Amino acid sequence: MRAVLEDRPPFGPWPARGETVVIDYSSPNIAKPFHLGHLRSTVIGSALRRLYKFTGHRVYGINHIGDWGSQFGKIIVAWKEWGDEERLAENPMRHLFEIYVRYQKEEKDRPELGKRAAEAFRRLESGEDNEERRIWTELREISLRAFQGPYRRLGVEFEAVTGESFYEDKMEAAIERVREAGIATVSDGALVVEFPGEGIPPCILRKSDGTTIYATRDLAALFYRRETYGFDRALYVVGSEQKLHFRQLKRVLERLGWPQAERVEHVDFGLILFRNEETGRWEKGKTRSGNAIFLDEVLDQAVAGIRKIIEEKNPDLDDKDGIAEQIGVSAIIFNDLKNSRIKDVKFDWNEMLSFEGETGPYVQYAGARLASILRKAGVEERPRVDGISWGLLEDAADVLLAMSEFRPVLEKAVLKNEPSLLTQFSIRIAGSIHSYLRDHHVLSAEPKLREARLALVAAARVLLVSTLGILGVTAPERM
RNA sequence: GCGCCCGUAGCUCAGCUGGAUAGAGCGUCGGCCUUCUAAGCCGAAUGUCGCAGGUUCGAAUCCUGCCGGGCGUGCCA
Repeated sequence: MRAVLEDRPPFGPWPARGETVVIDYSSPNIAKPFHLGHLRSTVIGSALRRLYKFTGHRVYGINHIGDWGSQFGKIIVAWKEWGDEERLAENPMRHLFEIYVRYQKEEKDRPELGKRAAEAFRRLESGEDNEERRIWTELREISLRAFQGPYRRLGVEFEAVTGESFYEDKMEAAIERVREAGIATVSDGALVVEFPGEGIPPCILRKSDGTTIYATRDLAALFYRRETYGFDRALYVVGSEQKLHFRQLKRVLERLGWPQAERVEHVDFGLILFRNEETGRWEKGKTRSGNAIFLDEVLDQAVAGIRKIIEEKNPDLDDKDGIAEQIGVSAIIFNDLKNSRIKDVKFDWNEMLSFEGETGPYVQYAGARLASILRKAGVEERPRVDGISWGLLEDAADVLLAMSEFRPVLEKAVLKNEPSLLTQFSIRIAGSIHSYLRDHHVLSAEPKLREARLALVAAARVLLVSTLGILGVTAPERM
């Protein structure tokens, strides 16, 4: 408790350990909507970024925006066919999504669209200053600006935003490197690295039409990042469905004899599923009407639900809208980080909107109660620890035991790249302090006891705030 | 077909570097607001740990096979 209140490790920031980690997360694709599916990488990645920083690593969070690739040929064609400047300005994500969906639909009946799209990407990748590039530039910039909204709400930050297009002029060198190593072969007109006898399909570096593919860009990005950041470890926070891709990438690096190959890790995670009310089954990220669910709308709904609860539980609260925003957004983040990342997130609105039990609001509520006690006692956030009779806190064994788990929990979370360990830890702290407060009154206790209990309350609050802080969850003083 | 992942209470999960009566939340049932926020707390009921073998003094945990579900499987990302 002394260490907690004095902000010393392991409870305060850990000493630097001289290891540099680059974490690739969020990486939305501007050709596709920023929907709920992007939430996981964003939220897990930024939690890991803060976790690594807290534990003394040098961290570079990188947003590898999906702003390149043959799909942009499709987007360009879709834009030429159905693009509307006004609608784009109004709601860029929505409009780009609509024309993209329309493209997908119409391509089935109009095969010429596919040819035009391939040609459009070829022209884009030619490097010429042509119409394709102008459209791409405009759509890219508008999208990047639109991403700032969700990022601000979620409190997500990056050290670098370098899209795939950033590697446009670095891919040839990457391909050359693989060629020189003598591990590339030509197969069906494509340049590939094969893995004979390993049971995994070859990694394609250049398609038969001469254009590049995501593996090429990931490879170029890895070389660039090694040179730029000198990383010791590189984490990719990307869904499990891309496991094969990262395995191939890693195998290419190993065959190149790249020293850091070992420490390129795919931090994978499960899907977001919704309950199909008719079948009762969990299904992929679509509403009943078949629309993708936009992140902003989910956040808005959560905030609205919280706003209602505040109105009934605490109508006199100041800044109800601001608090509702904090709690609502946190509830979504917390829900995403609650279970092992490998598990699918089952998104159940009824459960989400009740905010009871092991949820974000539960932990925040504990924090608010603690803040309230400290406020009423008139002590500062971190009271002095001198002269406190620690022995009087024997009855707080559960809380103290939970607190002592902080270091091992952080260590395990780093080892396994598993933010859910912190989420579970915050629930344990909240639960134990909730229970303790029921039978152990603080303000009305004898002076010595009161002082000791206040220190406990303050320490629990500090620990809750820093744990939630790593997770990206706020800890309002009132709610 | 092949590869990877998952399978623990009605639901959602934790536990799985093997160790004593398998834990939590939701839901159900029953309690607690004239002292610090009831978004809380306390109690009760609920499990052949998918199935079958094996290793072990001891298996939810390790190994093998099978079943069920998911994801992936050469020019999308």
